[in-house]
Amino acid sequence: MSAVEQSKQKFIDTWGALGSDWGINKSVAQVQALLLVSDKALSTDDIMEALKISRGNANMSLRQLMDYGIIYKKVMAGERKEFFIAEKDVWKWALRIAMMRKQKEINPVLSILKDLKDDTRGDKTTEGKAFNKMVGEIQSFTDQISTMADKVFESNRGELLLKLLKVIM
Amino acid sequence: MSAVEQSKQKFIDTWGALGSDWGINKSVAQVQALLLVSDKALSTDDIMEALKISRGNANMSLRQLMDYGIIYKKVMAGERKEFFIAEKDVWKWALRIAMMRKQKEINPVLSILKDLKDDTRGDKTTEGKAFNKMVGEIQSFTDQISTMADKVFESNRGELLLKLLKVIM
DNA sequence: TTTTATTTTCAATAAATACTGAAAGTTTAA
DNA sequence: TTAAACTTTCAGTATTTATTGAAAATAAAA
Repeated sequence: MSAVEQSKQKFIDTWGALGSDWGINKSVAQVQALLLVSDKALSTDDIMEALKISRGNANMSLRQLMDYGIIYKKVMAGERKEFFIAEKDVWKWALRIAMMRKQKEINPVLSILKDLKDDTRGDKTTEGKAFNKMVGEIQSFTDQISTMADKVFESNRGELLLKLLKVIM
Repeated sequence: MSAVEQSKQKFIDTWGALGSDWGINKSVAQVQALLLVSDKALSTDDIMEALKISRGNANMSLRQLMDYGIIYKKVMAGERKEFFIAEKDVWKWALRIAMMRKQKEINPVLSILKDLKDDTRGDKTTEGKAFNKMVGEIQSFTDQISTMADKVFESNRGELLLKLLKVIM
């Protein structure tokens, strides 16, 4: 294995471990990493072989990355198989993963918090009022962060904005 | 169980599930939630009973929340036991959890990426140069986000800043 | 159509993670 | 110093999550 190949392997392993820490399936993270370090489009069989994972796992990982929108299918002339390439723009990954996780994981929680706040709105006990207030503060915080994130990412001016922040803060 | 108690229980369950999704142990998230909705300081035994968890689990969850700095010990007059209360400021949670996870999970990865970049610096192949560039872009992105987050949180002007962003973007 | 290539699904299994509970360790009080 | 109250540790067990692989489904070619 060449020096660069060893580095690539280490990147794949590291990326997989980071994903695990953050609730992203290790294989999913590794497939993304493999496609990122690969200079050509890879088929499911290529991925199975490179990462030593099953067809089912490879298929499900690719599907999830497609859902996130951070890998793409590439049609290869004269090939029946599907081939995949990775989105290279780090800002795009961040936006798409953040949006997807917000939609799947944060929004349902916010919906429940809203219900809990509504349910305790009329409560006149100290206990009820304190709970209502606390839930409201979580909602407010989440709304604000969410709005900021949307603006930073959607503007496609993330890097510019960060420089601005360094100046004004 | 009163209406407010039911709402509190639902909050605890929801918070635990959200934690799981994001790689935070369910019990840890639930203990934080329980302390948040509790109007008085709780002992380990109180927590064991309320959440139906073992002493070992309660102890380890409390320790982790103390490490994060999002719960505090409260000395109760005439009591030998330790009692705990939750930090109520949502911005403080976010800062402390983010800082802790950055230190424990992100920094080691950044260190490895730095090594990988160094290792491939001299590589003149197209393959090596592309890999070196990609790793550099991940590092650059992470540094920028990290710098921004530090500034937003450390300034304690998070909410003000978010309002400003809404205006300028 | 029929055959062959390829993708998808999902029940069974493996692996990783979380939790328990009792024993060891520590602190405070008698 | 001994005993009681309390906290911490960790080997064993339970639970959850991830992975496999073979069968079913789908799509393209013969």
